[in-house]
Amino acid sequence: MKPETRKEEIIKTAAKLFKEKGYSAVTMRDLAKAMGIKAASLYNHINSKQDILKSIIISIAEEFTNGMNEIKSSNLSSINKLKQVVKLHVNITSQNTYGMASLNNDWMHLEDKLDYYLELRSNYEDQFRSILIEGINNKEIVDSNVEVMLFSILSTLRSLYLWIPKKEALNIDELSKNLSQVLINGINK
Amino acid sequence: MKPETRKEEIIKTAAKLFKEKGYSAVTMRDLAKAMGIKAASLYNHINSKQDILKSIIISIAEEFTNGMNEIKSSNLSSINKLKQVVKLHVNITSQNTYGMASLNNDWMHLEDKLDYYLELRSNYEDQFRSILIEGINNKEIVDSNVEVMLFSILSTLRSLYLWIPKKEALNIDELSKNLSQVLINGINK
DNA sequence: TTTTTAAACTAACACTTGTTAGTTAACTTG
DNA sequence: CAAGTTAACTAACAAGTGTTAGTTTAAAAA
Repeated sequence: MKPETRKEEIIKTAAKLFKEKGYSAVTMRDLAKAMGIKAASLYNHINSKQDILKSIIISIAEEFTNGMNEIKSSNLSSINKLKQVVKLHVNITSQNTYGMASLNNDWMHLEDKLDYYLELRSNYEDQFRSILIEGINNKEIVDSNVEVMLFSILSTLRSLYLWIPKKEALNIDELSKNLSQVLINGINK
Repeated sequence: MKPETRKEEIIKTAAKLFKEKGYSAVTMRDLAKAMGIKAASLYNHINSKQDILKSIIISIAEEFTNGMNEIKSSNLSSINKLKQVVKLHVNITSQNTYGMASLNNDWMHLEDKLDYYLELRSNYEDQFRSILIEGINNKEIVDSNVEVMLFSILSTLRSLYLWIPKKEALNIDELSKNLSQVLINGINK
């Protein structure tokens, strides 16, 4: 479809390297080599190493924010909202496994965008929590420790980037369904 | 109790810094400053930066291996074995939240100990999986996708280091119980 | 054809990195 | 007290860091 710009290529390659070794361990010379050019040439397309990280993380974080807002403002049942959240994570992650690694592990190197990122993340968690509480109040969800439920589900969803790439011939819809099943109904018979 | 050696102090401080910024972003001068000494002085106690990382990660990985071996060789029901695994993670993590961060995020910088670590991890996952399969075979556990169950539970347990520190006045036993409840029985009413 | 643009290059910079060598001062042990 | 040990220090180095300046080349636009 749309022919990728050189800048987008660089950011994508960077995300791949960041996933393998982490932001700090990847040098501009590593990135240049992966692109088949010299380090200085990168600066014809990007402003700084920092900027690359920002591009990667902030765009994904905003995707999550937008997705969550949509789900929150729907009039689905609480359980179905949760299923939509699972789908949101599976979709974003399967389209950007490299970027999700940076989001999870390298957000602390964001510098001037750090506060913005932390705010997005905090808001996201608040909205997630409120879905659970709503579900408890209308008897859809069992009334046990909300924080444990929240972080249990969220941890799994945030780790998706680690094992989605391993599943070849992955069916996104099936994965979402399986995950919802396990996260919502547990594994007990 | 036992008065910590200088070396142990350094490793502990390093683990703390590694959790905050990641192994690669922490310099020996950062570590020295946190210890209140000069960088060169660190080398009276440790061999290299690499060595510190090894100490942190390998010791924890072996703790997990030993714990899992014990659980596997017990004659508990499958569900009770899982509950013991949850306890194992909560115990180790609550005693070493900093080290768990390195284990999760910086294992790829292990160099010569990398293969050994990967073997331990792979064996651990195999044993975890076999508990689930055993449980399915004897009708304790619902017969759905084993990999999804495995990674869903494991992701949560591996992320414990991120939020155990936030819970002040944390009751370890209660957390284990709550977690087992959510992971095994789900949240559906 | 001339001009502009995109994208690479070489060379260099100022700074930071992990680490070593050699020294010094204060305790502990014989 | 003498000898050894522990744990700090200063000074330095060789390699690697992100980044800038200025230049070249080939394709696209005028």
